[in-house]
Amino acid sequence: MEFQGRACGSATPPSEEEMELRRGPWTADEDLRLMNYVTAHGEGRWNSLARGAGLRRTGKSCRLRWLNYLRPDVRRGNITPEEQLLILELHFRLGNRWSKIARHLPGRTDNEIKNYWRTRVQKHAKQLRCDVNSKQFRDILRSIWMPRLVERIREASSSSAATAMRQNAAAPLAPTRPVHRAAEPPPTLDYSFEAQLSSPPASESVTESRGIQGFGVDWMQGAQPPSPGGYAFSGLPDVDQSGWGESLWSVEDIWLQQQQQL
DNA sequence: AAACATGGCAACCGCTATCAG
DNA sequence: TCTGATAGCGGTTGCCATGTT
Repeated sequence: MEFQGRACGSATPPSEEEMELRRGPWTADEDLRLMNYVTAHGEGRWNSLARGAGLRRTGKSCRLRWLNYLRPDVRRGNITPEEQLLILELHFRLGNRWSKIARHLPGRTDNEIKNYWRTRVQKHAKQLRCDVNSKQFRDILRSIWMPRLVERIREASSSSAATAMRQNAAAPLAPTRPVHRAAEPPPTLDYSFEAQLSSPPASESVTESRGIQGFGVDWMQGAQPPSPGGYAFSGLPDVDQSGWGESLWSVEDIWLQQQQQL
């Protein structure tokens, strides 16, 4: 399939060189060329890299493909509860600073985190008919979702430590071209969540911003999860293993609990 | 079975920051 | 200081798989 690219607003006709540039999905051959070239010559100078590798792509496109997909340490799909919690926590602090958030999640790209936020979190905000950045939704995340994720993490860590270790040993590399996403083996975490919280990248601490009063990692490191505003969780559906799970919180449940809390 | 709707995400765009010459 | 190239960022688009009617 030769993708012709998206509609361009430019009124000027493309140059001959631009006409030759490819857009759209990468082919296996292009991926291979890029990987081989980067392996041999290293990253950087993406425009000249694209030419040197014989790719009819912009340097930008090559860089993006490498960083988001081909990089050996990139991890894709199946955002774990630990990662979900970290994303929520970091978004509270940093807002839509996706690249900054991504630095705290090894192997995850800013693009993936951004997509996660937009497709999962914003969807739930929409279902609740509130703005994703509103205090109301933040309160729901803080008092309901996040404690629930903590609970889930604790359950998982206590019951399947051995399994996790086995999985970590077999952590897969990014596939060359996962046309069928469902066929991918589930990626696994190879790090400790709590270690991540307490050991952010040296260049930037997660404590750099304290925009949200009373919310931090501290409460997650206590012996018990915080009380979710007195809510009874027993009657609520369980977290789907694959992520948030559409059944995690029904709109009605959350709305009802919000009203009870007020 | 077909048509339609929706969700997920790869890849693009425009913009800004940084750096070298 | 200026300028062009490059890198990086956040927002948006549109393809494709899956679910629903």
